[in-house]
Amino acid sequence: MATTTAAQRREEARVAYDAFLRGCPTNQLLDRLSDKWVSLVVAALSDGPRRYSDLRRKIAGVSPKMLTQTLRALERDGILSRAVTPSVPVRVDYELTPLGRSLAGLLTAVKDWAEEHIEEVHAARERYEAREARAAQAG
Amino acid sequence: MATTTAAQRREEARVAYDAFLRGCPTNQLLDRLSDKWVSLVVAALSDGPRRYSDLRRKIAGVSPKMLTQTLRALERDGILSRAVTPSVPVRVDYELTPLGRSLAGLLTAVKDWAEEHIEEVHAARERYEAREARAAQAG
DNA sequence: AAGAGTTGGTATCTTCTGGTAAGTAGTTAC
DNA sequence: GTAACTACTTACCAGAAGATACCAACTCTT
Repeated sequence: MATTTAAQRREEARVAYDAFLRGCPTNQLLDRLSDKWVSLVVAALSDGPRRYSDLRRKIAGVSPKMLTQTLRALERDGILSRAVTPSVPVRVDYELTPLGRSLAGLLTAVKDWAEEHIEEVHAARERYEAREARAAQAG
Repeated sequence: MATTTAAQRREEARVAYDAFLRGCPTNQLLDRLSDKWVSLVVAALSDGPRRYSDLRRKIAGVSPKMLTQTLRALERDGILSRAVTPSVPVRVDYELTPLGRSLAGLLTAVKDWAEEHIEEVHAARERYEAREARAAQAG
């Protein structure tokens, strides 16, 4: 009976779509979304389509490998579309789909939160370091 | 020196802390927030304080190493607080700070988005796979 | 006609991160 | 004496991320 119960629990978990459950497709999707490059790419595309090298310039520090990898994954998941114009040289435009635009608001909100609250976080870090130093001295 | 409006000061701050710039503190903070375990921990704490083993149970699949690492990082950044009760056995409670609560809404929104749109993403993936297969056959 | 520049990427190598599994401390119950 | 409980810590290793070099096709410059 134990085997059946475990299998049933797994099956129920898949149906429930709970991001807290390991192996749940939603958990995997959250993993994909929780990515620095994903946030930046989606934020960069949130005010209109951009070309590959345009994104490379906008998102400082992204390597071509990670940019391609991220763009491919997001295209696969229907969050952005890739349009190739066979001009010379070839031109590739990336644009958010409606699904992607519905996500963009959330991810740019997180990015904006980071920009707004960085000072508070910085202050908290200094308090933490100071506390750590005192604890090390005392202990 | 002309008086600067709040809007102007905000604009300056936004330019100074641009998450798109590599090495910028905001970029680093976004990197920290763009983490699967961070999203899940903050979401799990969004409806009240929880203990370590409570979080471990709630967030299926998290290893003690990553849970501790994530909690420490978030405590350091002032997003949650850690309260040790020296009972036997010892008891540790984690709770979101006001700063953490202001973030929780955003991160749970992303989590909820994942739960809501997983089917659309799944459908997009199947379309992508089918297109890929056709392209491989044609080419 | 040779060389530089542009675009949108691969290929390769190194570094680093995260999962697994085991161990630790301090106490208490059996 | 040993097992259990809580909240971790540590060692190890596969795999992912990141830096860097390179590529093909074409145009523009000299």
